[in-house]
Amino acid sequence: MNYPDLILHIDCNSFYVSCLSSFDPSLIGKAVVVLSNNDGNVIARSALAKAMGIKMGVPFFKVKHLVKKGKLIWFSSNYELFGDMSNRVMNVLRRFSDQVEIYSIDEAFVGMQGYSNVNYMQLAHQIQQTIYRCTRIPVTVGIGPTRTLAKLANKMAKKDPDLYGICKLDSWEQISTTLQEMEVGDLWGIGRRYEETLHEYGIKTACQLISCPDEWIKNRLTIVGLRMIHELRGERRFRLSNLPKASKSVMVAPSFGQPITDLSIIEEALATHIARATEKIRRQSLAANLVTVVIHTNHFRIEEPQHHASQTVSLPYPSNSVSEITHYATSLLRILYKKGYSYRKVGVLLSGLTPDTQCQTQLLVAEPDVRIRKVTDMIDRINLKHGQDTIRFANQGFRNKVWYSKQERKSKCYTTRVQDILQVS
DNA sequence: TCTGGGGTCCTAGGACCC
DNA sequence: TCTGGGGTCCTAGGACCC
Repeated sequence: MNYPDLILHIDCNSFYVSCLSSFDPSLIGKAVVVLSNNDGNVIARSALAKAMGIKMGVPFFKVKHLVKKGKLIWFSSNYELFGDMSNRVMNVLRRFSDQVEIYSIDEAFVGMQGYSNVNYMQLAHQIQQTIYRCTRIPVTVGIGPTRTLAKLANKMAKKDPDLYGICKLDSWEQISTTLQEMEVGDLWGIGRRYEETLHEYGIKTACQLISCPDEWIKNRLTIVGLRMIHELRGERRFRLSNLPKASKSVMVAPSFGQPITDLSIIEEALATHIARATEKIRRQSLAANLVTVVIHTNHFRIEEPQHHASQTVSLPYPSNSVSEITHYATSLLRILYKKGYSYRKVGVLLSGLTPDTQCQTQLLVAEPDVRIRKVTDMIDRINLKHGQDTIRFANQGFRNKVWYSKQERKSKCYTTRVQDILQVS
C-alpha cells in the first residue's frame, strides 16, 4: 500500500463539555455532562463522567442522583456557543490545508493532496497544539490512506492513551492488525441492526467482514456498506470536498417543556419553529417546495392515548417566508390535530430546497410577492443585531410561553453575546 | 416527575406512461 | 382464450451518523 498523500481526521474530545471548560477551567478533571434540548438526555460527557459509566444518550433522570450527591455537574445545551467554537476550530484547520471537509460540529477531514514532503506525525502534533492554544479544545488525530481508515485511526488514538491522541495507519500490517482486534459493531457505518445481522452469520471482527465477497456485503449492507468496506481495504471511495454542502432539508421540532393540549398554543409553537427553520434556509439562500408538519404525543407514556401524524403540502412556488409557510403549515396542523390528546411536540420540515434566486414559478400561479422578501430581509437584519425574535409575527405569541423547552442550566454565550463577554472579563 | 434533535442515503414497491 | 416490459418518478420506511 503506497499513497502519495494521506487523510487526517480531527475529532474534538468531549466537544460540548470542552467548550464549557474552555471558559470555566474549574470544570477540568470533573465529571460533567451536557444535556439535549429540554434537558432530556445526556449528549456529551467529560472523561470522568464516561469513566463513571454514564452512557451516551441516557435519560438525565437516571443519573440525577449523582448530581444530588455532588458527584456530577450538568449543563443545558448551548448551540450558539458550540457552533461558534466549532467555527474557530475549523478556521485553525484551514491554516494547515486548503482541503478541509467539515464532517460534523466537532469533526473534520483534512487532505494534503499537492503538499510535498508532509511529515504527518509532526503535522498532527502541530494541529493538536494550535487548536488547543487557540480554543482550549483538546483533539485527537487519525491518519490513514482513506477517510474510513483515518476515522478508524482516530478511534485507536482515543482508545490507547500511549498514543497521546495521534494514530497513523499507513501500512497494511498495521491496518490488518487493527482490523483483527476491532469488533464489527465498532466500525463506522455498522449500527446495532447491522451488527446483529453480521453476528447471525458468525462475523464478529472487522477483519472477517472485509474478507467477505462484495456481492454478499452489498446485499446485506447496501452499496453504502460496500463502499465503507472498500475504504477499509485501502481503496478510496470518497473525495474530500471543502465546499459546504447545501442542505437538502431542514427540520425544527423541539419538544415542549410540558404536555400541551390546546391547539392555539401548538399553533404558536409551530409559527415559532417555522421562524427558526426559514431563518436557516434564508441564510443558505434556499427556498422550500415542500412543507411537512409533524405532531406527536409522548410515546414513552404508553398508558396515555397516542397520536403521531404528519402531512406534507407542496407549495405553489418555492418560499422561505415565515408568513407564507406558516399559512400552509397551520392548515396542515388543523387537519392533524385531534382534541383530547396531550401533545409532546410539533415540528416543521422544509424540503425540496432550491436556490432562492432560481425560484421557478408555475404557469397560472401567483408570483411570489417581492414585498414579503423585503420585509423578511429587514426583520432578519434587526433580529441578527438585537437578538432572535426581537421582531416576530403575532402568531408566534409572546416570550416565555408554556411550551418552551426546558433549559435550566444554560451556560453563557461567551463568544457571541456582548453582555456575556463583558461578564467573563 | 423526568426519556433529544437534526440530518443523510438507500431500497422496495406502487403508480403511471408508452 | 391467450394478456408485456421497461423506464421513471415518488414515497415510506429503514438503516446509519453525530
